[in-house]
Amino acid sequence: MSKTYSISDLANEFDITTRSIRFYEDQELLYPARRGQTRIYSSQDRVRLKLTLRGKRLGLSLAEIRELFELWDETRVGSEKQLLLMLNKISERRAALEQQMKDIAMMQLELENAEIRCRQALDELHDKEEFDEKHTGAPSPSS
Amino acid sequence: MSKTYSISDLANEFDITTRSIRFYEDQELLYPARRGQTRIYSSQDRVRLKLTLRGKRLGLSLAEIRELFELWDETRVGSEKQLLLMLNKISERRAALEQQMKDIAMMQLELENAEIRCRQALDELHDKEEFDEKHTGAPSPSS
DNA sequence: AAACAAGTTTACGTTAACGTAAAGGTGCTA
DNA sequence: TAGCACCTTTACGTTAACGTAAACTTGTTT
Repeated sequence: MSKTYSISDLANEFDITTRSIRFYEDQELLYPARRGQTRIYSSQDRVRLKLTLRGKRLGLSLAEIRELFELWDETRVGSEKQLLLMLNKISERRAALEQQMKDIAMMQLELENAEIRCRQALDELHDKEEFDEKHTGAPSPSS
Repeated sequence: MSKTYSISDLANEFDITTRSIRFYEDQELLYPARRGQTRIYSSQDRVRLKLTLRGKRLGLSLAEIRELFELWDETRVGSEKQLLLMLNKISERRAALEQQMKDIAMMQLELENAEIRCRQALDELHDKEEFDEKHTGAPSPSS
């Protein structure tokens, strides 16, 4: 028997609510087994959840994530049509990721710039303070 | 006089609706000038819009984007407190971007893998076809 | 002058992704 | 057996980010 998880195990591990996990099941992203009424998650289910959350961080909707899962599942018994469809989706996703990479790079440059300007402004504030002290014998009003 | 834009100029350029642009103004992300009733956007406004859309692609909410804009504006006349607050926000954003970079890298690896598996599956389908043709003298039913 | 394009405000509608009770089952343990 | 802790379903509420429609002004083309 391989490892299993309760719903709150997963909720704790990934820092989300059980409500979310049940909601993801409702949206057909997860298909946990049951013992009686209680849900039991396999490590497969755990991987799905992990992928789901990663997808979300990248801005995918739950519907899109589900579509990817479905395509991937169908690919295992896939006809040529299914396989080509999957390859299309893959290349779409790749293009989106490339755009995101560019966005992130841009953002990082701008943040870097912003940080430099902040530090300069801080330095100038402190220079001014020293100047004030020398000439008045007291710290500047800003402190 | 530097260049200005109408609302539909920007809507067309960035492929969004005028409704969205007005909504962003409502959320205090943009402050276009007016000629009579009509909005007139400066190239500054255009930059703001561009940054807004980039932020959205990275998963920021409009409220978060606005907060960053405000902080950045205040930074120009900033007290030490404001500057330090800005530096904090910057480092938060940077951390988030790093996480996203990791997510993207992971995703790319998985997509790469998926693509390879798809292509293999396709190859196997085609091998099978050739085999069928050799032994039946006719193309396989799948074509 | 009439029509047409592009702009405006106001306001209600919609979708996604949960939050938040309410009401109840199951199994341990003090 | 009473009380927890944890699980369940059902269902209504909420927020963000617009969509969509109505009713109106303003400028310009025929």
